[in-house]
Amino acid sequence: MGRDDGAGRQITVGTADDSETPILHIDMDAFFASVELLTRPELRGLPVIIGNRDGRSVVTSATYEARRFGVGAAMPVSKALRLCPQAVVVPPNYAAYAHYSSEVMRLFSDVTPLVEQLSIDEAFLDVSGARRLLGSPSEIGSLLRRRIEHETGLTCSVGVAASKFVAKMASTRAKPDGLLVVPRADTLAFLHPLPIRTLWGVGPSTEESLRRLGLATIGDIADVPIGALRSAVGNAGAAKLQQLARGLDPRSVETTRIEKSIGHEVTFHDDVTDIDRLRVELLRLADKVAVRLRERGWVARTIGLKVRWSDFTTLSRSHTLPEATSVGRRLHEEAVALLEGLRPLRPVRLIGIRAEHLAPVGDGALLWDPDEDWREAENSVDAVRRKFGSAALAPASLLRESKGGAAGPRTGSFPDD
DNA sequence: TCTGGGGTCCTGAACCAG
DNA sequence: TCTGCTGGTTCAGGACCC
Repeated sequence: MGRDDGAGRQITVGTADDSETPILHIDMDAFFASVELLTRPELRGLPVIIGNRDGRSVVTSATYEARRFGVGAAMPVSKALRLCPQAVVVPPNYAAYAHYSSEVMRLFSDVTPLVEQLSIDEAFLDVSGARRLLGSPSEIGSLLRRRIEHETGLTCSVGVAASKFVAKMASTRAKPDGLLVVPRADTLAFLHPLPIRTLWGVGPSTEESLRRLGLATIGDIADVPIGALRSAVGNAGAAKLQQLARGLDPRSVETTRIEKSIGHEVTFHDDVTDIDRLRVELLRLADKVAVRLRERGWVARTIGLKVRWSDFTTLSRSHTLPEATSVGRRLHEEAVALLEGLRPLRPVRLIGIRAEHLAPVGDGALLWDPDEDWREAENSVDAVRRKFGSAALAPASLLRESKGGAAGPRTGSFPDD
């Protein structure tokens, strides 16, 4: 297992038994911020925040120098700057992050085909089959850490355990730039002293409910009668939490993921009350969702609308269609109808569209297709965009909108594409 | 203080059909 | 015909994750 390195960080001691721990969880350290430091080495050692100074941006990543001031992810940039006024704010560059992400994932797949990418900067690996060639799981973890640093200049943290969940807990404890092995026999000794908030699936709300039951550690969750847990987090949640707390996680590393929904949303720089402006924004979002549906060969049966009023209360409305679609105009019409059902309209902070209940295109072909004309038009637009880029064509009302100077939202932290 | 954007999963109510 | 039960689906919302 590990010991404390004096700075509060767990590091593995040499003799940990990794004979029954084939699962690696690898998590890049302060990924976005670290990528920025590669191109701007003069920022090394400084508190750096990835985000935007203006508008309603939040922190998407921060260097450990900034974190020492209490800066954390998802914190409003304005608050982060109050905590750490000397921080350097760098706008995000997602293309660069995607590039380094694919480099890192490529290194993973050199080691094993069993790679499950969880997000842009982390993955699970099952290295059972790589042992003969590359060594024990912890040796493979060390090898990958060296390769990643050598080939990209980035550091990562690795958790090695018998299951995905424990490997992920271990990589978190190993941060930054560490490796922690939790031998199968030590799983409960590792988990049980940890606070409940560190358990996967326990956020602020669940933590509060569990604390009201007098639970403070993962060990407490493992021991409490399931009935008490159900009253706090429901049937499914209780079973899941107690399984994890007892070190039970039978999930294998899955190399393919099936999308359940595709959506886009936008937060306005200033709250919007003009229904026409909202209709135009919905058209923009519907177009983006529809393009992604068609790129992936999906059609959606359910259209969801999300609206956040200026006081941050959030509503969702959805409608299931008789026939699935990937036509932007259909998504737009449904979203506008859902929006018009929200009366009285209050100042809107955020608006979004989500396509749900996805199915491969062609499942249940239509005898009569009411959207045939739009479908053909949008397929033609896709072809033009493939040839000349995504900015080459847009719905006419969006072009009129830009020309008229009443452009869409200034989203602050996340510029369009 | 003032809260992004992309997702997943779960719950409970309402409704419908057998 | 009415009522109760059960299971499936839809819808709205909450919580969580990165």
